Amino acid sequence: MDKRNREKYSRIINAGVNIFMRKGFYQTTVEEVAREAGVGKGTVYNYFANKEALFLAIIDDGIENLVNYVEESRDKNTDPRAQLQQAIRAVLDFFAHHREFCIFLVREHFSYSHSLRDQVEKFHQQHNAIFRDILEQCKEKGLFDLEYLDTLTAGITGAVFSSAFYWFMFREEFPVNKIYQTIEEMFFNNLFGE
Amino acid sequence: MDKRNREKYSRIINAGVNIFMRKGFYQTTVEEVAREAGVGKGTVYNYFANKEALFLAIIDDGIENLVNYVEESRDKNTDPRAQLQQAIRAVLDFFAHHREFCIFLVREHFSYSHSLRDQVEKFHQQHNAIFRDILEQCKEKGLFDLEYLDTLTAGITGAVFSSAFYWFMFREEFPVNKIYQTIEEMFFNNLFGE
Amino acid sequence: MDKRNREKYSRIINAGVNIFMRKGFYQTTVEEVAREAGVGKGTVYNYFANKEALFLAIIDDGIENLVNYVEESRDKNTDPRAQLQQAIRAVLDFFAHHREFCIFLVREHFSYSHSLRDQVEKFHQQHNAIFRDILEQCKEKGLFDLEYLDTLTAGITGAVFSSAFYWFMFREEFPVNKIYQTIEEMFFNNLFGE
Amino acid sequence: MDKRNREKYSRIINAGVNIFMRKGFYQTTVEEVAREAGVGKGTVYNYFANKEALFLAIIDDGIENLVNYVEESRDKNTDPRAQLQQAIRAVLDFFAHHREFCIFLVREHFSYSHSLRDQVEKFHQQHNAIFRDILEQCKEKGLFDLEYLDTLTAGITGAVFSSAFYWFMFREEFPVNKIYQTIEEMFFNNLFGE
DNA sequence: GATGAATGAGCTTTCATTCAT
DNA sequence: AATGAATGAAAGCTCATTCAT
Repeated sequence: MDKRNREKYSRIINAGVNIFMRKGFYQTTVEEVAREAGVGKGTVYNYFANKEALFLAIIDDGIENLVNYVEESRDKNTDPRAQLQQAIRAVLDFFAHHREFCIFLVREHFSYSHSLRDQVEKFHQQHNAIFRDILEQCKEKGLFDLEYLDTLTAGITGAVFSSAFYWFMFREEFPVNKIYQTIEEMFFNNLFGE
Repeated sequence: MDKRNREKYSRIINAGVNIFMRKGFYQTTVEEVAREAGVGKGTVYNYFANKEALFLAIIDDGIENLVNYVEESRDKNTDPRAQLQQAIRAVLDFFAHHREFCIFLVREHFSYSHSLRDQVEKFHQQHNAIFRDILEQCKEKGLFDLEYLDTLTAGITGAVFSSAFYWFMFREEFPVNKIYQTIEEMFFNNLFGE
Repeated sequence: MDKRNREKYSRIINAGVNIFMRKGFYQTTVEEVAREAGVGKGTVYNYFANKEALFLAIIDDGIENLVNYVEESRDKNTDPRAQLQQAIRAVLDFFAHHREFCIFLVREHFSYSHSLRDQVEKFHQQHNAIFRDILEQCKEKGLFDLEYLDTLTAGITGAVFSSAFYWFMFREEFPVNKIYQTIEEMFFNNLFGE
Repeated sequence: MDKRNREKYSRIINAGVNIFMRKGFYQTTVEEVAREAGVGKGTVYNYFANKEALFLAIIDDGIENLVNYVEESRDKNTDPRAQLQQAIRAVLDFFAHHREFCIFLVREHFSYSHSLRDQVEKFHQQHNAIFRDILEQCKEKGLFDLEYLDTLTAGITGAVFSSAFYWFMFREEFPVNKIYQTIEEMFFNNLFGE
């Protein structure tokens, strides 16, 4: 894909995030996305096989960014507890800078099947993998002893996403520090038995 | 509404939960709900003004049940900490006995606008009201000191919903005790500073 | 049909005139007619085979009244010119006293086929028969000499109906004398070559 | 609208006249119009917002043609009596060349409300305006003295339309001259007091 | 490669009619 | 005889997708 194409591809992705985020998959029309991207309806189909492929590409794209962002900010040589703290902070940071995509993401996190399901699950897995990895390290190091790491991962993700969602929905601001502080107070010290 | 009608009304509601739960609002056709309920397509419209009204009635109905269930199992004369534990347990209990509605509920909890939004928000408020009430008592009694009770409420709800969602999605069973235990270990002792 | 039935039959007919007149055939629902008549929807079907039969019965009923009214006020022993004047006046008189049915009638006079067509045509024929009869007498007596009596009849009917329609639609009052006067001035003296 | 579009637009309008004329508004399905026009159902909606808009466009289109035709054949410098004669003849001429639209028009002239009403009324006004203008000139010049010009206009229109309708409905031919002659004999000499 | 006119499957909703009560 | 809940055929309309330009 040459530069010209890449730019148009991005414009469509961004327009998609925008509209999908506001209206969800079924309420969004391809025409609307095309209009927002400033391209013709047919052009969208030159870049994406169909509406669903566009949707999936948006999730893929965003997830890749999120996972990369979290991974990059992770220092594997450090204390796993600090790694977990850092990972949560990174997620909130990312959310703060990609507000629209993240509302979209939180929603789709609990979204419906159709074949979208697979993609959402792929996100679950990639996202959870990081946290599982950290939590396993914690467990190995005896920092805590929980049977169901998956439930814990889901719980942490749910707490983080849900808090973020709350601020996105009902507040104008998104104060990363305060949100993080609440989450930390909510379960951090506990997990690691202060 | 006489007995005959009430029975048919329930059949439609239940069919609706079933299908909406599996497919979401837009992928569900009224015809399918009618077929599942064993009634004619037109009959659905004798009981509900339109597809949306059916959807809203389902949420309404389910929320009422959930909130009642949690309220009824709550003993206001007891320690707020115990109340919170009991409330979370009640939610998980309810989930265990209304699996399909709850998947539906968790999903719509993060759902999209259209006028459905209002109904979902109504749920948010009713659900949160209980937890806010308990958490405020905790705060008043000095059990902990968190600035953002709303964030905390959202976080707890998110953790509970997300854990439940995980089990619903990826497991056959729904072991209330184990799930509860994980949640407790996740932040309970912490909140109340053991 | 006993008295009880006859009364209900009339109530339905009258309700039908009312609603059909305001909304036309396709925009009127049987339920609405039943409600207006103060009977159940099923009852309408005890008196009329279906919606169309009700419609036809209304036309039949009204036409019979109109034709009878005109016939009764006709004195066959008198001058055909006076008979024509009298007939037109009778039509306007009837219109004045059955405003709603007449708006309905004028409209259906030019209405669409479906099988209603036959009924409308039946009206055409009965209505025209009177005027044809009078006009033929005029012709026989040499009062005028027009080739196309049918066109003439249609023209007179059209002029009368259209004038009436105009007053019904755009005015509150229905001044029979003034309307008649205009019609007379429009072609009466001419026809009879004053 | 380029040539390609204009041609399709016309095909739809013509198909619409055809079907609406035979069946009326409510008995006509958009699909049928589309089929008759040789286009897809959706295409109709690319050219007209909805069924009603198509209907209105058809009336608009036809009225414009009729009014233009009558206006163009009118010589304002001539005797108003001759103008009236000419106008009536023009209407009949137009009818002769646009049989289907005119049946449609005559019917809708007496049609039912819904928002179509406004459009029909617009036609009334435009059509009547021409005749009113002529009749006023006649009155000013003392050619006759009738109080209710509106009733007269309605009467003339009714007579013309009704005569035409009669021939359209019950005869194969449409002999403009004979019809005109009957109308003239019906009231022309009379109006202008021979 | 970019476009948007054309398309028809598929949806929601209405309502005449039936029939068990 | 009177009723109105139940029904499903049928219609208007949308929109993902195709394809000729």
